[in-house]
Amino acid sequence: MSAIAARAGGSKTTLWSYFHGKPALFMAVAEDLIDEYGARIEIALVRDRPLEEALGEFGRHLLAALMSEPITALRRIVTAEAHGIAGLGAAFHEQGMARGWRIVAQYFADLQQLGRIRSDADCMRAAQHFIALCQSGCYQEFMAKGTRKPNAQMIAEDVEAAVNTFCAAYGPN
Amino acid sequence: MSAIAARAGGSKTTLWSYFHGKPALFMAVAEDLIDEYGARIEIALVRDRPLEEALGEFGRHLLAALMSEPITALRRIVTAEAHGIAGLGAAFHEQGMARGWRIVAQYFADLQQLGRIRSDADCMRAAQHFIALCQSGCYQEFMAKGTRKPNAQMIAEDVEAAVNTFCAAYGPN
DNA sequence: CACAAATGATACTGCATAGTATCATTTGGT
DNA sequence: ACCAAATGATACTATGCAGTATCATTTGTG
Repeated sequence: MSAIAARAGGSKTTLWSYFHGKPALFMAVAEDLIDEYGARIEIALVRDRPLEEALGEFGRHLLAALMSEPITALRRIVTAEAHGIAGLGAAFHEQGMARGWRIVAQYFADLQQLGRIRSDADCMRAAQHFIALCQSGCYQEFMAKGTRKPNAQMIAEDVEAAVNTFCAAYGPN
Repeated sequence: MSAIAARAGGSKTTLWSYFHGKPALFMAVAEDLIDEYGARIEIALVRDRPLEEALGEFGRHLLAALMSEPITALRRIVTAEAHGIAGLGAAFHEQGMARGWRIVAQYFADLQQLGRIRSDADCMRAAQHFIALCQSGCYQEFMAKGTRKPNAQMIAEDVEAAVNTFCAAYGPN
């Protein structure tokens, strides 16, 4: 807290007058981050292009956001302190991940009406599958080893593979 | 360290004589865990049954292992301290996750010879995809929120959906 | 200006815990 | 039985850091 106040150019007194304790400060920061990056991802799903292109665009933005410094740091703490800070894990899940699922699921539902997605598909499940496929490659190594952010080339390859697998499984019968 | 020595029924002196410092002790514990659970998963891939059954069996064992208390705790620490404890993240990735990928990739390569998997598939990529699909549902919520382990029913549903998606995408043309 | 409220600077307390040091006790081999 | 090595018990040091307390300074408003 001392270091934070110093970095912010203020004093512990003022910091404390705004946030009652470290968990409260952390939750506020986390919710801001989740909101900002959630919105950033939301607008990345363009609806006026072919499925492959739209998913590719979305996937690349998603991975860029997930591997950004702030979200990476947040995720490390969320994973570690899921028990320690009350409500943090839930906020990350509900306002973060589940939000992304809903966005994509709604997009799939719309496409389903148009017959571009298998009529028997569970759209929420499909959304979870696509997002998981995007994170199946270099993202895993990045998170586990804490190495530097993979380059755009590797990200694009992972997303392309994810899009291919997804379309093969969920594309029109 | 004091608490660990006490729980182990020994003294700090002896504990120190075996492991020079907390990071060393932690690495030893982590490597043991990774080995044990890695082996457990390795034998879960039976090769004398149809693809759907074998993948289902493997997926359920995988999720059970990933959501076991020890591996969950380890993963939380790995994710948090990827920078802090040198070599921990790499060990988890190489001897843990990548090992699982290789096991499944080899299995797919064998099936590919028999024409049960698309001939143009990248087997390592396919393995990453299948494993990611298995972790796309309740596992995500479990890790983020730190709630209790999902019941066998939910796990089975996630794995079944993963198997279906996988087979639709990677099954023979 | 005057006064109150907000902000700042900083010292202090309390707690957790890794690592060290010291001395006592047990164990195993000869 | 004897000695050396391993193990045990425990006190001590040092550090990091959240949270509190105290007093000084600035800022906004009638």
